Amino acid sequence: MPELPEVETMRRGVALIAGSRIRGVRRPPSRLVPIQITPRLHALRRRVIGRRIESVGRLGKRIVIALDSRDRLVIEPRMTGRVLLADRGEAPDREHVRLVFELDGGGRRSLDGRRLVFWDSRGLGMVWLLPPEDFARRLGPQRIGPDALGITPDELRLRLAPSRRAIKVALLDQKALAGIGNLYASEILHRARLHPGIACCELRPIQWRRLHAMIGEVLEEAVALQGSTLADGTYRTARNEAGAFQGRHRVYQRAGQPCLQCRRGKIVRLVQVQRSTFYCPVCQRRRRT
DNA sequence: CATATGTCCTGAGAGC
DNA sequence: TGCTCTCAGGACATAT
Repeated sequence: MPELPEVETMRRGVALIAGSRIRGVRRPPSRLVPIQITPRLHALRRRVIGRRIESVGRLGKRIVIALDSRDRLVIEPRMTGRVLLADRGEAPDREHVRLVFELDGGGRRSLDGRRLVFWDSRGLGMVWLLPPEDFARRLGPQRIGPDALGITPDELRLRLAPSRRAIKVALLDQKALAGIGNLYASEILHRARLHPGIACCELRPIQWRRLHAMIGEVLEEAVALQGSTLADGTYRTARNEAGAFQGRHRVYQRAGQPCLQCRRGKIVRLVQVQRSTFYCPVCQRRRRT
């Protein structure tokens, strides 16, 4: 499930397409239900072919490709989407390829013929082409909070502290802060020694500071290790490699196993808002410290 | 307004 | 072995 570290890794892997022009857009034949493309493919083609890619950015868990038309191409991998870069002649797994952008090198001959590939096994992902007004409306600051990597301690507290929701649930709210998903929420709370069920409004200043520090620590480490590739193998980098942060997981999908921190607690799986949370009942007591 | 729940989708794994 | 069932969780629409 691509969260901030995985999306940032994919972004870095395709960042060199900045400067290229889009030469074609293809949707390979597939028996799968097509992913949602807005606008439809023929209109998308009309608006992107011949356009130059200005930059490849990230907004929370989305990749944002800015074009010289001022439109932005937004790719949402959601659960199982991958953003891959294929060299000329290289054929990525045909099976779940949903959309292909054919690129030139923007004057760099060695880059001609590259393709930006959107792969998605489950098909919940989306691709949007948004003019500036639509981008601002759909993905502006009132819809997407500040990036979890780089949020200030004050901002974190300001945005979450009034809520009566459990801290784990609030961390997943992309309007509050952007980029954290189910996996990293558990890992962050474990390192911050906070019980996932504590209401935000009950956290004390020292706990907010710890939480802020661990958001940065976990996400930075995960980006450095190119994200987490779980046993299902779904996530891959843009170059189709596995990430390595799964080796550093302390709680996620470790229910019943001993806590790697205290060695006494057994990791517990808890369900919150229909999603699994993992925590150590010894390290992450409900009681305030 | 804040918070909770249902929905989409496919592949893996469990159970028989 | 092969079938059926459940589950995984991104973001958003709808309900409370």
